[in-house]
Amino acid sequence: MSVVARLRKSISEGVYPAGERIAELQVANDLGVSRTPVRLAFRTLEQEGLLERAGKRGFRVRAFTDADVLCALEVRGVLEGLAARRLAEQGLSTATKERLNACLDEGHAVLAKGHLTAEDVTRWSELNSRFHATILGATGSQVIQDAIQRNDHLPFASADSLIIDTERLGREYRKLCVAQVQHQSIVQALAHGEGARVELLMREHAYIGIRYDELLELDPKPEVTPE
Amino acid sequence: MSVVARLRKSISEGVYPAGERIAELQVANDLGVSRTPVRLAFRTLEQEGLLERAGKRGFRVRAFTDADVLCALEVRGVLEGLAARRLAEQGLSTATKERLNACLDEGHAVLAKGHLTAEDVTRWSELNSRFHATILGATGSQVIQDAIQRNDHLPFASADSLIIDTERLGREYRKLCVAQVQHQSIVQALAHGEGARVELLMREHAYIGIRYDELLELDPKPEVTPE
DNA sequence: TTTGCCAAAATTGGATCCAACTAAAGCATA
DNA sequence: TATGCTTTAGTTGGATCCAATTTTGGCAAA
Repeated sequence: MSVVARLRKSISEGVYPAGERIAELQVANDLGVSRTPVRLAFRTLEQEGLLERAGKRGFRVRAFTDADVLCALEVRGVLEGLAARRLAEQGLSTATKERLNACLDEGHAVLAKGHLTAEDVTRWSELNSRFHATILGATGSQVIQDAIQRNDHLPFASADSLIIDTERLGREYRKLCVAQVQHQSIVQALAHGEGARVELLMREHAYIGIRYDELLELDPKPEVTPE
Repeated sequence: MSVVARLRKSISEGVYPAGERIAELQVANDLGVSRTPVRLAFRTLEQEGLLERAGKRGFRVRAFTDADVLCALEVRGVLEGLAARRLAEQGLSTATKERLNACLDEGHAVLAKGHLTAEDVTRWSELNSRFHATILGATGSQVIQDAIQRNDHLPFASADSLIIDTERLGREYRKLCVAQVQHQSIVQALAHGEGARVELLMREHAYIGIRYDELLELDPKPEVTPE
């Protein structure tokens, strides 16, 4: 694994505390490399938003608030919505449609038996990634993909970071059922060239990881707390 | 000026041809520095999207098509639309409202005499930057700002890169009049907390630099060429 | 003349070295 | 004892050095 990837992982795991300064030599020792690749990695991670300049010299680990996480999700939503709308307007190739349908079929298969296993979770994660990557890839221009990928490096902003709570597979199952319907709606809208509809669907779909938990709870009564 | 900034400028000026490989040593000599700062800059510019990896080793200058430019503009549109909607929903502070109104007043002053001078162009450019920066800054979270700033490094994606054609100041004047009305609409919508409206206005406003030229021409009859 | 292989040059990635700047610790003086 | 200055340790940015890989050029053979 590259130095950038390892450092990204360390940061997301909290090895280097958020808001604190991060020293080149320390990281170099931790990763067993010299300062050069670390310095290069710092610049990459700065642009990704995981690090920020600490005055004139050096960097510090970026601290993210809950508001930032929500913001990152909304950014993903509008960008993926844009990509989906463009795809609907330019028309869906049969190859793309088949790939998307394959994702839908596999999603159906995963959810068919009425409950979730740990294995199902990883399987869903993979098909979900494929689904979103297919839409982004079919859009043509690399520009939107780049913007989304940069945003995805922020914690919880990625489409993959959907399931965390393996304790409550019941709630997660209901969430994935909703996600499956959303995926189906998106493919339907794409196939009919309904650009405006697919954009709104995609934007709503972005909230699945953060706003649907409290909706789908059963044991604790679903409560909508006003802010 | 920093190495990154100078290199960014050189690339946008076409010193290093698009699509071609860019060599560290060459750039280092051109800028009169050693390879180290150049290598650091390459990583930054890679994330900004101006460079891309050339296989396993090295980078090449990214080539942008017209479709890419349009895409970058649309990305700016949805992101700035998101920012404006959030601002409308969270409410506009009086300080922010005053700053925006100051921009509107100055815009009015620039356009009052009925035609444009070269000085007016720079003055508009500045107030336009202030206008957009004010909205982004008031949104709170840094995440959207980051996403927009990264996108802005792409050619023509920035809100500043509005006016190029100083030969036809007549057309540009009409364009700025439209932009001024759009700015006014945006402030109005923000002030009334009209989130959905301001989002759409902002998204349309993003097209001012690319789609309004052919609309506002007078001497050559306005023609809408189907693609 | 063309094709394939080998060698040499160039280029990149990583490590080390040096200078400048920052921060901290200790000492001296009021 | 507290405050301020000086010295010293640490950290970062830039330059140079080294090794490995890629590319280019030339030579030989078919």
